Amino acid sequence: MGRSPCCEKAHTNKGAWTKEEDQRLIDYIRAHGEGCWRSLPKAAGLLRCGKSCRLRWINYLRPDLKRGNFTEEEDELIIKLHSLLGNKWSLIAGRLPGRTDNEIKNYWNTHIKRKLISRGIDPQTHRPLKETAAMATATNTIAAPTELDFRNAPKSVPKSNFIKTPSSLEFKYNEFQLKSNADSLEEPNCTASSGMTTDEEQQQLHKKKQYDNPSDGEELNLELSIGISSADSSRVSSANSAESKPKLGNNNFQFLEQAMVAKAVCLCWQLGFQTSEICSNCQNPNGFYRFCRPLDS
DNA sequence: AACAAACGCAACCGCCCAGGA
DNA sequence: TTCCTGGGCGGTTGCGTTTGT
Repeated sequence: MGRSPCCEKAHTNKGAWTKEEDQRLIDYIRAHGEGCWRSLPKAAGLLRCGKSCRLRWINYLRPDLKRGNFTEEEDELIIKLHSLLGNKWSLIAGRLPGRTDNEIKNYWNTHIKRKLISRGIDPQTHRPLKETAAMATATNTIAAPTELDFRNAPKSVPKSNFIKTPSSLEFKYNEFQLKSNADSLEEPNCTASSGMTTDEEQQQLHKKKQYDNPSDGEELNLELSIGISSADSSRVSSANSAESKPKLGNNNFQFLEQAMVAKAVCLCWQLGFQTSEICSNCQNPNGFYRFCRPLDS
């Protein structure tokens, strides 16, 4: 049995909202607040799907929305957040007051992608385009790495860069780990052995400089809150150890993903201040992780 | 001025997940 | 434990607007 539709589509309007519809929705929410979206359309006298009302309110009618162009600061913040969070538009939107996930998503697709490409940066990986292209060639992009690849991976590629996907037993590169490694600002002699170009070395050194001296250049207060509850944090550490020995069920995979996010966010971890645990310095009392700097900075 | 192509954004779609019965 | 529902999310579509020829 399929699930019932969220509303009776035969009797709902679709497409652009009229001013009258907007006003009805605004009036209703002013009077009753945001509540059950399913019953709202009928109660408000709207021939719309509840989801449509929710979208219209959240993306367009909410009074706290900031309209108008994105500022340069917002651009850079979005780029940085995207490099940490990927296409988690709602999380990114949570860091930009007055902006909606839909707005940011559209802006990303229409402006920022191009901006990054023009800078020679891959908008998905946030790595130099030539590096991404080289990696795509090396991994043959289409075929996912196999267990054989896992076994035969060169020493320079940590085994922890491979994880087992939960849906199949294919091995695939752990992008988060790769990114984390790239951003982990290893010793310069390590980068030399990885065949990195001078430009790339300089970029990493520049990154390292930024992390070492946050006041040097733009400084961002990335008080990120990412949902790893304290209840799960113990499992995060077990997920850490699981990395060195990939053997993951669905739940463990989730925890590993969360651990990766925490690590990506936890600068202390990236900088090697912590060996196997996510540092407590990056964890809020409520168990959420935030982007932080090492204690002594 | 007319047309086509490109662009930008609001809105929709379908899936996922948490919570309650 | 299972099923159902509502809310939320990311990806995609469609259409109005802008730009180029």
